[in-house]
Amino acid sequence: MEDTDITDMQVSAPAIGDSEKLSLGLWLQLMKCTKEIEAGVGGRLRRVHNQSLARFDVLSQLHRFGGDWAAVGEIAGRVMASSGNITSLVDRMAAEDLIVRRASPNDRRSHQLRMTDKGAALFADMTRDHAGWVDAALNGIADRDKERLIALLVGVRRAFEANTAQAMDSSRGTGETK
Amino acid sequence: MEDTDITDMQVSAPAIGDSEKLSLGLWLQLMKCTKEIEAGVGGRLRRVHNQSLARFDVLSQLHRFGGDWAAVGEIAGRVMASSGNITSLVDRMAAEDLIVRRASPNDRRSHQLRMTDKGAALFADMTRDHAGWVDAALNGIADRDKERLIALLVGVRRAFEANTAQAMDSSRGTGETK
DNA sequence: GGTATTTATTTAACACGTAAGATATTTACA
DNA sequence: TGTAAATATCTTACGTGTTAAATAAATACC
Repeated sequence: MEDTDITDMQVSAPAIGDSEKLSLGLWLQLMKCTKEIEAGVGGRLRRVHNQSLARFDVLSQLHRFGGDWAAVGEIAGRVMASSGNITSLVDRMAAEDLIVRRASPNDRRSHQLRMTDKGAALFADMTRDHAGWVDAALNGIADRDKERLIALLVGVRRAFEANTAQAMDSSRGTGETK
Repeated sequence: MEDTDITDMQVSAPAIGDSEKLSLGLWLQLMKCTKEIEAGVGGRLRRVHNQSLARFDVLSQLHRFGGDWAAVGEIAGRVMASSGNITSLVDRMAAEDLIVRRASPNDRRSHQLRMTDKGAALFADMTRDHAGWVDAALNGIADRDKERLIALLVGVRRAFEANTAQAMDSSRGTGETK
C-alpha cells in the first residue's frame, strides 16, 4: 500500500481554503490511521478468539462493574452502540454463555447484564492479547510522541464536542457552518 | 459527555507494563476521536444528502479518475471496502443513478464504473458541505497543532505498517491488510 | 490444445451499525 | 386518580462490513 499524500483526495475536487484543507487532511489521516489499526487488531481478535471488537467493548464495560449487574442501557451508552443495536449483540453473547441477562428487580422495564465465569476468563485472555498487539503495532513510536498524540487527540475531542454542542443538530446548514 | 481518563478502561484489568498502557491509551483516544467525528460528519451527510460516508468515498475515488471508467476492483482497493462488499454498494448507488456500470471492453471478467452527471453534481455538493463541516468541527484547533497531528499520525501509520508486515499474518491473510 | 492457476467479480451467510416505531413501566402532574 | 410524558428496551427494516465459496475469464505451463 503506497502512502497517500495528504492533499490528494477529496481536497482536490473544488477550490477550498487552506484552513479547510488542513482540517480535511487531519481528518483523513485520523480515519486511515484508526481504520488500519482497527482492522489489524480486530482481525486478530476474530481469528484468535473468535470475537469482535464490539463484544470486547461490552465485556470491558461489564468488567468495570466488578461483578455487579449493569443495566443494558448503561452498557449501551458506554459502548458506541445504540439501544436498538445492543439487543442482538447481547443475544449473541448470551447464546455463547459469555454474559447473562435478567430482569431488573427494581425497575420492571429494565434488564441487567453480568459476565459469566466463561466470559470473565475470555475477557482476561483477550485483554492480555489485545494490549500486546496494540503495543506491538505501535512499536517504534517514541513514548514522547505517544504522549503528544494523546494530548492533541484529547484536545481535538474537546474542541469537537464544544463545536458540535449546538451546531451539529441543526441537521441542515449547507456551508453556513463556517 | 464526560471525559474519560486515559487509564480507566481495559487498562485497569490485568497488570500491564507502562509501555503497553501508553500504547493502549493512544489507541483508545484514536478510536474515540475518530468515531466521534465520523458519527457527527456521517450523520450530517446522511441527513442532508441521504448518503453514507462509504458512498462519498466511492464517489471521491471515481472523481479522481476524471470521467474515465474505473475497474470495480480499483475502486474497492482504494476505499476501505472488500471486493465482496463493493457489489451491493455499487448496486444501490447505480439504482439511484449516481454511477453506471458496464462490462470492461478489454477484460471480460472485469466491470467498470463511472459517475453519472447526477452523481457528479451530488459529489460536488457533498464535497463542499463535507469540507465545511469538518473544518467547523475542528474549529479552535490551532493550525500548527493540526500539522503536528498529521505528521504524528503519518508516523504511526508508517510504524504500524512496518510492524504488521511480518507480524500480523501469524494465522493467515497475508495479502493486503488494507 | 488442454489443464491448472491466477485474477475479477458476484453470491451467500452472517455480524454489526442506525433510525423509526412498538411496548411496557415509571414518573409527573392537573 | 387519571392521564400525559419520560424512560428502558425490543422489533423491524435496512445499509454496510467481513469471510468463504462460486463463477467466469485470462494466463501459464506441459
